[in-house]
Amino acid sequence: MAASQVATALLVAPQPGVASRSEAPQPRVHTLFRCPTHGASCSLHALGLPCGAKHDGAFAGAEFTRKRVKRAESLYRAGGICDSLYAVCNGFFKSSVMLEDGRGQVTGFHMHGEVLGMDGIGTGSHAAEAIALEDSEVSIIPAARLQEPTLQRQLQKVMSRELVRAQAVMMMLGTLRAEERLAAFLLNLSQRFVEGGLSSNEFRLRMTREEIGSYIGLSLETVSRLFSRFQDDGHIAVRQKHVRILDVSGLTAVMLRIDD
Amino acid sequence: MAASQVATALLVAPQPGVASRSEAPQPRVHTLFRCPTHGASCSLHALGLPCGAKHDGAFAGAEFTRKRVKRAESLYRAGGICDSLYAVCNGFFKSSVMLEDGRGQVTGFHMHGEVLGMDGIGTGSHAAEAIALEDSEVSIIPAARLQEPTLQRQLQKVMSRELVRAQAVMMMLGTLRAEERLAAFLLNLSQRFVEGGLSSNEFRLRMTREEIGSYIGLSLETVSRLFSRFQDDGHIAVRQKHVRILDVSGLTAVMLRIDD
DNA sequence: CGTACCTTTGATAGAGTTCAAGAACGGTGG
DNA sequence: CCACCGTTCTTGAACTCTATCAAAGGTACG
Repeated sequence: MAASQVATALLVAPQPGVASRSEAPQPRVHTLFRCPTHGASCSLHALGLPCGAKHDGAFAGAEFTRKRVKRAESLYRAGGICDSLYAVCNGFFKSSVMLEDGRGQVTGFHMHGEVLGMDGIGTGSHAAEAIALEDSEVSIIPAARLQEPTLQRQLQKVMSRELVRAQAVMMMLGTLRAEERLAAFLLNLSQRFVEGGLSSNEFRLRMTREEIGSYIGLSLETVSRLFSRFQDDGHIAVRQKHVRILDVSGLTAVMLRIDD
Repeated sequence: MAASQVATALLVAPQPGVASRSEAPQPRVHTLFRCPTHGASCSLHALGLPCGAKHDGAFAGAEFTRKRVKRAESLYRAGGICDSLYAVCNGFFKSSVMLEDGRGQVTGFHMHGEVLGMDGIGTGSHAAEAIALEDSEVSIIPAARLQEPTLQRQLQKVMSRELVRAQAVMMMLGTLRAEERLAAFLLNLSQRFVEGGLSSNEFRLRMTREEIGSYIGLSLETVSRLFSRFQDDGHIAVRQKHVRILDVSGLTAVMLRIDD
């Protein structure tokens, strides 16, 4: 449902004359970035996914040993040796980086089917740390096995998609305003929850306002205020960690500065 | 010279009790992110590099056909098919992404030895566009060849390092203040110019104030004002595009909020 | 069942944007 | 070689968005 519905709801007329864009005269879909492989349903992917595993689904196979990680425990730490990657089987993680002076930033949230730890491949040790936001389980992918042709091909795609996500986050942090950032964040999260097969447009946030704020570059107070405003405007229903998206196209309009 | 000098200049006492950090009782180096493979000289890498090619140096080999790209021309466009990667032989590129509504953001600057186009591997088409900021030359790495074991291993590392860079940019955009961002940007750029074997602490910016601002999430006016302030403070000497870093540790102090 | 954490909301202040205008630069053609 | 043009850069002034400070509920977990 969500896929085609979202796609349909967001169809708009093509924009005239932006020289450096594609020239195909097709109706344009409102997305932060188009996902050619998966079309409009993937519209918001770019903002929060390494959607590779989900689509290609090899990492999550039963051939790997699993590991349980309890809430608030770390899967790996910044500076720690990277001897394997991890595919999230169930649960929820955040990853974050930290400055010398103690300032830190959440760089991603990760759920079922997504791959963690790829920042450690290049140097052999992790730049970020990954922490479980609820009791979780991961598949361990030993670094040694990353040389296997099948896995290598998979990994190439997953990492590439992760790069696309990173670009979208840069765009969000560098260009969007506060309300646009939260709208984009919520739409993306909703999208991913749906694809994870979990819920529809109603879900429980696994992270705090502060963690959301860190990820999208806002203070926790601003995030809280925006939740309230979105509720007043009828876009969502919130009570603490429970969120329900009431008006996807409204949120999309907020994200893209379309006044209605 | 630069490597050890920078490393030495920036040595500081280890910080007490940050629980989630590494436990080794070594003196700490002032860096946004440590690069375990290349040590302190790589301190600022994370902010602007896919330093893979430079270190592993296989992509830049003469075995690939080359292509010239004139200033202001694009190497590839957003949405365009990704049938190859590109290693910069000489010249300078920017890559950027764009929103439906026309808002865009520079997501990276790329010079000698760095690899472009990896965002297209996952989906088969590019999310970003790459534009030459001066007459440049690249090696073309056909997508087909990315399955070769040697290249695949290289690519894994390069992409991973690019992910680390992306994390650093997120940190910069989400957490640092204006002056801290520009300081980080300048230090990183200087570092990369030095490593590219080009100049010492004096170089010519290839990009405009607007492009810098877009990359670090500031308006062009703010960038210009900060250049002036850094000059007044004796950290740099600027005249238009010519920049000379006079006080690396001063800039580093600005970046890390160390008051002196 | 109490305590620590999380969330909400208000008031204030500050950093950075926006608008505006002039100056400096670099490339082009006479 | 010089003059001209468009682009880029600098600087000022006013404004706006968001952070910060503060204080009061609410929740959840031990």
